[in-house]
Formats: sequence, structure tokens, C-alpha cells
Amino acid sequence: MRRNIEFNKKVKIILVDDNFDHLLGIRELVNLEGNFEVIATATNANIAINLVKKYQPDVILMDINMPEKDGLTAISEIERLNLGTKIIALTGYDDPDLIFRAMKIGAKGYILKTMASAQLIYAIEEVMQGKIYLPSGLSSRFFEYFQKSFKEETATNTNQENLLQYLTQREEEVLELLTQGVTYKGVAQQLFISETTVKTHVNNIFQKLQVNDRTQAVLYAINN
Amino acid sequence: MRRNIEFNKKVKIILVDDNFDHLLGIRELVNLEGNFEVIATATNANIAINLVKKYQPDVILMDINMPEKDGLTAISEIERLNLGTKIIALTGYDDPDLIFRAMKIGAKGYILKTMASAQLIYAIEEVMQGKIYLPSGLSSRFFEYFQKSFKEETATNTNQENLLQYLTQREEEVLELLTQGVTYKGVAQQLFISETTVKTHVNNIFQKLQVNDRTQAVLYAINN
DNA sequence: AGGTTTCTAGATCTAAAGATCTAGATATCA
DNA sequence: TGATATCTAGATCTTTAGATCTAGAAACCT
Repeated sequence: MRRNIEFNKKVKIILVDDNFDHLLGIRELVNLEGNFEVIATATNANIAINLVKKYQPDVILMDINMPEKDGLTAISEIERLNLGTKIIALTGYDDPDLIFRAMKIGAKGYILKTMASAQLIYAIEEVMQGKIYLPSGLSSRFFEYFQKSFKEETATNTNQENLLQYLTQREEEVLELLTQGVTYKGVAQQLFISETTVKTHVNNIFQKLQVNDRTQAVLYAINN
Repeated sequence: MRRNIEFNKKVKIILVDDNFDHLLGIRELVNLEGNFEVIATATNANIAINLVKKYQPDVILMDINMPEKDGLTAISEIERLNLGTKIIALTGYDDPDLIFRAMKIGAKGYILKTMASAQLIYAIEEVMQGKIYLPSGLSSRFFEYFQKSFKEETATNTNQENLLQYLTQREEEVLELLTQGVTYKGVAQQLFISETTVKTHVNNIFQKLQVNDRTQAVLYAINN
């Protein structure tokens, strides 16, 4: 990556898009830049993955909307190869959920096909420097979605009273062991009390959590 | 928010910083802008929260590093009020974890105290327009941290083979019901099969997941 | 046509789980 | 000091859960 700059080697790029015309257009565009070179193209995610393994490009421009294997899955698989390849997601939609998911699985950039070609070139330059590139509009959408997803997460936890607070110290210890799948006998041994005592505690726990069996108690404990 | 622009009302701002000198400096700076107005200041998070309730400012500049109640907690509490107040986190450190946590709980911006005053003004203008403001350097750090945290999450799941893949369709259905705390009898009724059949499936599930009881099976299912 | 997988279900047992009621020993708090 | 909460534990009983083995019916693949 830095080598390409220092030694003036060209940046190796692979294009992936199911639309062949699109592929030609982008290649034309990218090749105009002196130090960029499209070394391969693919109209299919599986082929793309093989090309990546073979040629280890610096950058991949990946269309997300493709038939058969979709672009997001392909990105995941390429990321798992850990070749340091920078992936820029390319799509027609500025769907915040798509943006979020692409960034989550490791895309270094995300741009729209409708954007000016200069944006694309700039994005490649940025990610080659190890940065993340998101056009400001998409960046805002990403953050909105990011914050919304966390807000919903906490909302579901706080709107209902947490029954766990009513448990005594000992009951919490017992429940903790239950969530590890320990039997009553096991709990008794670990806490140095009799099995019947454990059962007493467990029954009290069930009352307080308003459940009928250990599975439901464990589920409640994990969600809260 | 938009009203402040349309009717040319001043943007109401509250400053929170435990360093009083800092507070004065920032107020000076912000007040220089014609349409900004610092309506209150606080050197303590609890006071700040009360001020916010009383005056419902448009923007809060919140120092994160404070003794007693820290800024992040304060941000959470203010966000929970749902007053639409835009919060900009202010700190000396560009710790990616801090940035991530601040954005996660709803901060609309994050800037460093060492940054130029023009940045601060610009940040306020941006968040007033409903945007998120992160200086490009911090934005990169945020994304790096964001991607890293997800990478670790999936790494722990993929380094060990996922045993769930070996379950048959029917076994998955049974396990699904087990994770809801349904008894064998209940499963039998819901799937229109006998209880002994359920037991057969469950035993096969235990074999495949290498566990000994339903609690452990449920735990495995939830984690994978 | 013969092997394999999947879903079905019976019989039989043992081991846990869970419900209910009683009750002693401490500790805490008003 | 007397009420209250917590932890302890026994007795008793019913209900699930889980282990094991056998086996028929249907679907699928070669």
C-alpha cells in the first residue's frame, strides 16, 4: 500500500459489477488516472473472490447489488482472507442499512454510482492511505442509523422494569450458576449448601422473575 | 432548530466543563458569533442536567473528562430526556473508544479542545442543521474502532466451528421452541407430533451440539 | 433397487426439576 | 425487643427431562 506510493508502483484494482457495460465504463475512468490500474474485472462475486486470491489487488470496487451471491457476503469473505485489500462498496442506493452493514463487515468506502467520477478517484486515494471514505451525505446517514440502532437497543431494556433487582445476593449467585447450565446438585456443591436449599432459592427466583422453569429464568437473566 | 435560522433567533448554548477558566474562554469565543448565545454554564454534570431541563438549549458543549459524574453518563441522561438537544462532546483526548462511546449514546459531534476555534463554530453550525460533526481525523478513528469491534465479535464466533449447521430442519424447529422455554409437551403440541418424538429430536440435538441438557443447548443456540 | 437421511414414535428407566409446607439460625432495623 | 428479611434445610410428592434401544414410513440420491 505505502509501497505503491514510495516506489511509484501502480495501484492494483479489481472491479466487480454484474453489469458489463458499467464495468467497462468504470475501468475506462479509473485507467485514466496515471497510477491506477484495473488488473481484472468480474461480473460475479464468486469469480471475484478467486481473482482476489490470485492477484491480491490493493483495492476492490464492489457492486453490492448483484444476483446470486450478493456483494455484502463477498465482502465478508474477502475480509476473512486478511490480505489487506481495501474494499469500496459501490451501489445505486443510499440505503442507510446497506451502508451500515457494508461498513460493519469491513468496507473501507461506500459511494454511489450516481456520484461524480472525481469522487470515485478521491475515494480510492483515501482508502489507499488507510483512511475510510464516506461522502458527507452518506456519513450522516450512517451515523443516524448507527445511533438509532443503539437507541432502540437500550429502549427495549429500559421500558420494562428489571425484575432482577429484586433478587437477593444469594439468589443472584444461584441464578448465575443456572445460566451456566449447572444442575441443582452442582450448584449445591459449588455454594457449599444442600440441594434442597438450592431448590428453595430457585423457587424464590422463579417467583420474583415470574417464570416457571430454569430455561425461562436463564433467558430472562441474559436479556437483562 | 430550524426556527432559529428562519426567524433569526439566536442558538441557545449551554457549556459544561469542570475547568472554570476553560468555560470563560469558550463562552467568549462562542459569543463572538452573532447568532450564538451561551445562556448558561456548569462545572458539574448534575448541575448541567438541571440547567438543560430548565432552559432546553439547542446545543450543549460537554466536557467528557470531569470528576464525579462523568460526561458520558450525563450525555446518556440528557438524551433520555428527548428534548432534541444537540450534544457535542469536548475533550482533550482523541481516544477512539471514547469517541465511539460518545457517538453510541447520541452525541452529535466530538471535537478536541486543541482544535482551532473555527472548528468549534463550524461543528455547532453543522449539528444545528441536523448533521453529525466529526473532524476527519476523528472520523477515521471512529470507523477503525467500529470495524475492529465487529471484527472481534465475528472472530470469536468463527474460530470455532458452528455446530448449529449440522441440525436438520426439524431439529432447528424444536430447538427454536426450546429457546422460548417451551416444555416437551408444548413442543409436541405446536409441531403436531408426539412427545416421544420431541424427545428423540432433543436427544439428537444434544448429541450434535455436544451438550447434556436444554439449558446448555439454549445457551449455545443464542451465542451462535 | 438398495443405501442414507430424516421424521416419526413406541417402551422403559433413572435422574433431575419443580411445588409446597414447615422451620431453625442470623442479621438488620425500627 | 420485636418485626422483617435472608439463608438455611428437611420432608414429600408430581411432573419433566433425559438416556437408550428399537423400528416403521417417506424422501432422496446413485
